[in-house]
Amino acid sequence: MFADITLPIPFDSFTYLVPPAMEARVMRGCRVVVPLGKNKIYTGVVLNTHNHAPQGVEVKAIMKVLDERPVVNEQQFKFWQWIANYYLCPLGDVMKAGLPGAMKPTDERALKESTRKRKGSKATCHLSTVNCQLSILNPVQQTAFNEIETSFLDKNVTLLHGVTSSGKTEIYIHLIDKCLQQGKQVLYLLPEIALTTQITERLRCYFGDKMGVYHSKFTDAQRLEVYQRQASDQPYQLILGVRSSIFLPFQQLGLVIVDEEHEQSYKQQEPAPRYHARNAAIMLAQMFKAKTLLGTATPSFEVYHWAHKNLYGYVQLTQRYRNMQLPTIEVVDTKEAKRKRLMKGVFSPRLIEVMKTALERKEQIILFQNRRGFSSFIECKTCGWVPRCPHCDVTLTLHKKTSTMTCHYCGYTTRIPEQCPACEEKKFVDVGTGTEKVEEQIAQFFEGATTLRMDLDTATTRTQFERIISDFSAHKADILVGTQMVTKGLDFDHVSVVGILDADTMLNLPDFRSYERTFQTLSQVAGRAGRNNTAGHVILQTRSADSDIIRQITQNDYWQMFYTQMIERQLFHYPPFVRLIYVYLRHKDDELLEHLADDMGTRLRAVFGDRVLGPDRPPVARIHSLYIRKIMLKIERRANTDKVRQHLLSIQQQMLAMPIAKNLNIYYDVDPL
DNA sequence: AGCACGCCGACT
DNA sequence: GTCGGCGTGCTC
Repeated sequence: MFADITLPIPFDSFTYLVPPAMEARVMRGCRVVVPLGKNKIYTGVVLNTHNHAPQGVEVKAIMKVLDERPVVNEQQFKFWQWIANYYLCPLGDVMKAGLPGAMKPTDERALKESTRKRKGSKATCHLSTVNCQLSILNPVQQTAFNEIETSFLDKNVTLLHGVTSSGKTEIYIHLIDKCLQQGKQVLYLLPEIALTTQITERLRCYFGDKMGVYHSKFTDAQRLEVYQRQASDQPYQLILGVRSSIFLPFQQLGLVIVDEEHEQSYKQQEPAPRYHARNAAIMLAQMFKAKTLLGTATPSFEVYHWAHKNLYGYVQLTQRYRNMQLPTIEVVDTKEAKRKRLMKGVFSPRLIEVMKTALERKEQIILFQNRRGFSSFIECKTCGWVPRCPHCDVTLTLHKKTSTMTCHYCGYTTRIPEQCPACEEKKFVDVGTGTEKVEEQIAQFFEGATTLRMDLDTATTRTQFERIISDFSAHKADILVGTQMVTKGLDFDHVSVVGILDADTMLNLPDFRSYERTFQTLSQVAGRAGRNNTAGHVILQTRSADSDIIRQITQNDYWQMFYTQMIERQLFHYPPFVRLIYVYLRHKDDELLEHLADDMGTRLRAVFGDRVLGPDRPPVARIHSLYIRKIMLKIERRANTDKVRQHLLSIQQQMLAMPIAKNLNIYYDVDPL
């Protein structure tokens, strides 16, 4: 007897011999320990058993069976396969993402693991009374709740479009409650950064130990516990989790909530599987005939489009909690201020004025600058030499606090040079502005004001992130300066002013989504202003003050912006009108890569015609010492995805079969962001 | 993805 | 004379 085993490496499966003594125990969904290569040991999952000996390879035998019962159920297998097919990656990559680390040891520990019998769940009491029953929907929320229920009668997916602090969470809680009462499970997805203690405690208060939390920052043991509990006959009824929680075993899923649906972090970029947790969750729900609710204040165009086309239901919440006013957004033209030499560093006179007034009133301020570090890069004043990353095709970002320069792609870090290696002069100028420089300029122009900084450098861990938030909430600082991080659904009570220091860098990115993103980010950051009866004041500094997009942002005119962009996207064939697939080729030899990419482009064109664009050098054309080419495919929405996949994989095989392409690395990004 | 095998520089 | 650098080849 043989068994096909999927392992946590980028292949679909390997075939192993099942020793006669194990035949009864090797079944689909059970984990086994197998040898691989010279002396590696992996934990894999049995896909199926058969009696076809593989040809041309020496078959190795399974060393141990770890489970008496399957730990991966049929629904999960179906879901894994869907991910592998849709996102064009080997099943092993999905398995790697789908099982918690503790369930797939890759060394001798796997052999030491004792055979798991019954999935032992701790006999916790599931009848604990809910202790915050304080919760009644206001009339507006009640209407939205009813509309969602009605929409679920004939729609599987519904978009809840609700402005910041319109009370979406309250509505979720009531929907969850109702679903649990029907004996069904709920999956509540949040972006990594938004899954804070705040929201966990709020839900814990309603659902007690019916709720399990699944977070990537948890220890292996904690995640294992949740997984095993879900596979047991006493699973959590509610899972509050980040994107990877879509891989947990469910038995009676009735509702999936994807909060902050527009968040880009739902799309896993690296490593494979490059899946979009929101879209995968919709598929997961469909497999259970469950409903999906997508919540956000700034819908992604894709989701809004489907709602507009009536494929998704649509429910709107336009009123803020306790009738709080949306902040007013004031545009400040920095081009003008710069020309008149009125700028003090990154601050326009108007922003300084507004900030000073707020500080005098002991109100708090958030400053948004979408770049970390001190400056974008430094430049030799004499010869113009710029330090670059030796592995990636980018400039190094200056971090003044640590006297280092860092590559934001690979993390390469080096000290600031004493003198220019090109001309030996010792004078450098820094170009561009990052959060660190903003922090320094605050000290310079706002004497006595205390500052907290929140970006990838100061908030590396969740604890640090929450520390900054709680410190700022407790008014331990007057000003919070940060990157995108400051926009992530944080509620502060004393923030009266939000300053967007430079809206242009985001708008000018070479990306068909840059307007959509800028609108989302700026609306989100603007929503941080004005809580607790204080009318918020947002100052938006820009060099293109009279552009349409800036006007749409200030007037919060989502529809107009959506409409304008949709016309363009339809005209130029971009999502949601087509499905994008990026084919990436990587090689350490740039010249050879150029040739191979052209070759693959030709082969793709032979099948897909003018749906193929490129190959092109991506904006960052070298990362980790590998050169990169990108080929773009624009596939019609109605196209058969299986056929597309087969064509792509067959062309990939043709490419990799060429001796010259032996070190070529090909991978795909389906529905890229 | 890892990890072993393999061929060239600075050390006892 | 060896230790070890990471290039590249393979995994049932």
